[in-house]
Amino acid sequence: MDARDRLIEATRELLWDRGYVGTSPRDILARAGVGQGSMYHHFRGKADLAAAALRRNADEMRASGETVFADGTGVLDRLVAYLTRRRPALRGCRIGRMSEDPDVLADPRLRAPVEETLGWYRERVADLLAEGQASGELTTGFAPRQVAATVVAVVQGGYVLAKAAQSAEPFDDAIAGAVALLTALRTEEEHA
Amino acid sequence: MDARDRLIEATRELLWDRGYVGTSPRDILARAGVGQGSMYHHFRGKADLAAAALRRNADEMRASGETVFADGTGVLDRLVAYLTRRRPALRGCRIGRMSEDPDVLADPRLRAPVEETLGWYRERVADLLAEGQASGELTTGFAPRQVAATVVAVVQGGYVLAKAAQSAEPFDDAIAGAVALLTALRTEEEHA
DNA sequence: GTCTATACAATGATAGAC
DNA sequence: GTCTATCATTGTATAGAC
Repeated sequence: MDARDRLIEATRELLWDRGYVGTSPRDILARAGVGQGSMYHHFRGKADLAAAALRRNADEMRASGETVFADGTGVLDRLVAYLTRRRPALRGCRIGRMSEDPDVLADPRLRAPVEETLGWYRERVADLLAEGQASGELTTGFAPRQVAATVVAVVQGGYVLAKAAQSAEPFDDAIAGAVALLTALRTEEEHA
Repeated sequence: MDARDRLIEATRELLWDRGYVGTSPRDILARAGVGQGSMYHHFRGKADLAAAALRRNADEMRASGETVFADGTGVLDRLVAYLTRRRPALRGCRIGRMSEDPDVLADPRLRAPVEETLGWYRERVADLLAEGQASGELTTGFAPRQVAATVVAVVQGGYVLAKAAQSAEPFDDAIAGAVALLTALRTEEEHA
């Protein structure tokens, strides 16, 4: 792994744990094990490096979503697979965490990966729900876009609860509750 | 409003918008319109002042919860009232926001108000759901504690989505979706 | 490309005048 | 109680050697 890559990886870890304002170039250099010259050679500054790190986070998270939402089983099964995927409850979401950082929101280069990724997840879940309604697997008594936002919000909010409690339990509860609520959307025929 | 109070109020606003690491004593003094001597007379330092501010946030949020969860109508009506309460989607939750700040989580005096408040909301919602099951208003096919975590998580996660999108729409969607999902928990008799 | 040295503002706190 | 120095440390960036 070359210096540029080490810098990006170190930044990804620090952004995850401490956010953008909480992460200093000094911290990044120490963790990456490179000098300042290296960083300012490859990047224009902290924001530029953070943008590269967030772009990588977005790519990774998107790829992971593509996998879990892929065809193969019923719609509800895929949604449950998404919800119950193993997650680091106490560490939170690499992308979602950034929305709490005003400096990130203020910089279009930093906000774009965040907005795009969460927007994509909402859309993707909405598509799945609509597909389930069309196929008769799910009831038609709800708006896919709304419930999709609910589903994605549960995951993000679950992290908040887990961090506040310093325990994974509220996260697991929130996910389990969401699964129970979604399961209730099955049509009667499918119950059989 | 005396200097001490002005300091607390200024801190509450800054913590809300910029978090703990993003808020400096300098910012606080400027907004409160007092000098440094005043702050270090009334408080031992930044952490002590922040603790006072978060305590006030917790008290306020708890009181607001007591009101909306109070008796008077059906359980579902109260839950919907809680979910659809007018909220500043783009600004987020004064308490929930703090869970993303590692320095807050690391300091017991700062974390306590956050943990207590969100824990109290989860418990309160769980009690309501159990009450609804006991009275026959809600189905018994779910675990109150789990769905309660889901409900509270939707609000917290809705803020994340709204900030990421810089739009209240995903927040409103998440809430509306949650209302739709909860409404499906009504027993058949109640539908009439 | 990477390092060290340097610069300069901001952070968080202390000391002492009034 | 409040104000104005003052201070050590950190944050972010630049300059120039190698």
